[in-house]
Amino acid sequence: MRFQIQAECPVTRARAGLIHTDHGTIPTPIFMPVGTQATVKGVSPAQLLDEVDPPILLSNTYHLYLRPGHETVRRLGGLHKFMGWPRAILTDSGGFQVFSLDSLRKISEEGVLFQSHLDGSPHMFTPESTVDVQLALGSDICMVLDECLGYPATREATKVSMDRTIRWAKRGVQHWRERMQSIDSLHALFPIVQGGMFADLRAECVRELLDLDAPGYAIGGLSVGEPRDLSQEMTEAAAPLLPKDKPRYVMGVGMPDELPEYVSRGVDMMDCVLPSRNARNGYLFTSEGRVIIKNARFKDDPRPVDPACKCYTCRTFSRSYLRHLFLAGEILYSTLSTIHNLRRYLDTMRQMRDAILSGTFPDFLSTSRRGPASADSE
RNA sequence: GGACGGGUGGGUGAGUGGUUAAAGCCAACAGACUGUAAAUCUGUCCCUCCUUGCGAGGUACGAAGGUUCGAAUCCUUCCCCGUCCA
Repeated sequence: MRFQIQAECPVTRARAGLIHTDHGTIPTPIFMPVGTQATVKGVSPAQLLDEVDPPILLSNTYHLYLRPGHETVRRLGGLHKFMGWPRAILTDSGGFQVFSLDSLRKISEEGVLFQSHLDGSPHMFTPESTVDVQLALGSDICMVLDECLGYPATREATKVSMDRTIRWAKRGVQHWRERMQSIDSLHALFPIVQGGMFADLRAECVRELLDLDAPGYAIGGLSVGEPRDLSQEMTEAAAPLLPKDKPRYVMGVGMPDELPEYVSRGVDMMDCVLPSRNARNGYLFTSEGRVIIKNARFKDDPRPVDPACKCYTCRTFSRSYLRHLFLAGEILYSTLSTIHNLRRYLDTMRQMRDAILSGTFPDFLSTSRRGPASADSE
């Protein structure tokens, strides 16, 4: 995997670049839609390509390992072929499930023992095994197993957790290097910076991980319940210390108005469940702020979800129709709303990239900070 | 005409003498969601008032009357609805 910087903002830390993978080139900064179970819920790859056009998707090691099983995916020709996605795929290691399924796992030095949320069976995840699973899936960008710590956490607990994550990263990267000697395709591996909400621990974690000379680095452990400002602060504490010539990936963020904040702090990659999940739950992101489609005031609203959006949903349907589909519980609602929300995220990223390339990112940032055109946001 | 069964808050539908302004579900209204155990979850959902509180009044279980300290629940009459028999 090769990362190439094309332009840097003279005022902020924002940069535009290209990540070259076996499954295409990824223009950065980029937002990656989440397809946990080898599908972006509600949307086909064809719809995704036509209407959202993301160069890369996220998928998940824990979920695909349990079902259908990574060996099944491997036998079926790898994840790209299995799910019909020709472009790049990044797989999360299962580190987030350490957080989200905390009642179903036990952590030890060796790794994480999960009790399957599907049938209760025990499964040991180690830094080495998660690399193997991701290589079996054929992931373009693999993530090292980490411990995503919840909020709040004491400094002591955070330090213990972070040190273990660092040791796991070293094991994971070493195993990955060994495995890659006999594999001729490209499969990057990113370690993940932890350190909770302590800036000095974040910095310490970065220093430890730099020795690994990995192809890229992620900042994890954010969006776990902490105040919004803290997520930015922690990014601020870690991002500038990461290698300039490698992609930086902040995991699991954020709201639309936060995307420029991360980019301005030198972040190249982001992913989040918000656009897809909120779409399904009736929360649409627009250039004029949020639209909660079930609200009675949209009952007879003939306007598109977002008049400024060019996606299929906005080109074709009224808010009234979308509201009807939502209230009727129709499957099509999820498809149309997800297409729109993802398009909005991806368009925002493309606008930022253009702004960085043309040297106008500071303007973009200050416009963004003034909020959406309508006061309807929140 | 006769025999049963039944009428409960916007809809369904529990409740068959007192923690019942009345379960649950649905609808309606509002909110949440951040490396997805989520097509999920939460709140409100008779009216009025305020010192907004597991607050105070007022109405309410087809209608009217009655029994009782107390009735959606028991009794009487009436009005509707359903099924069956003539």
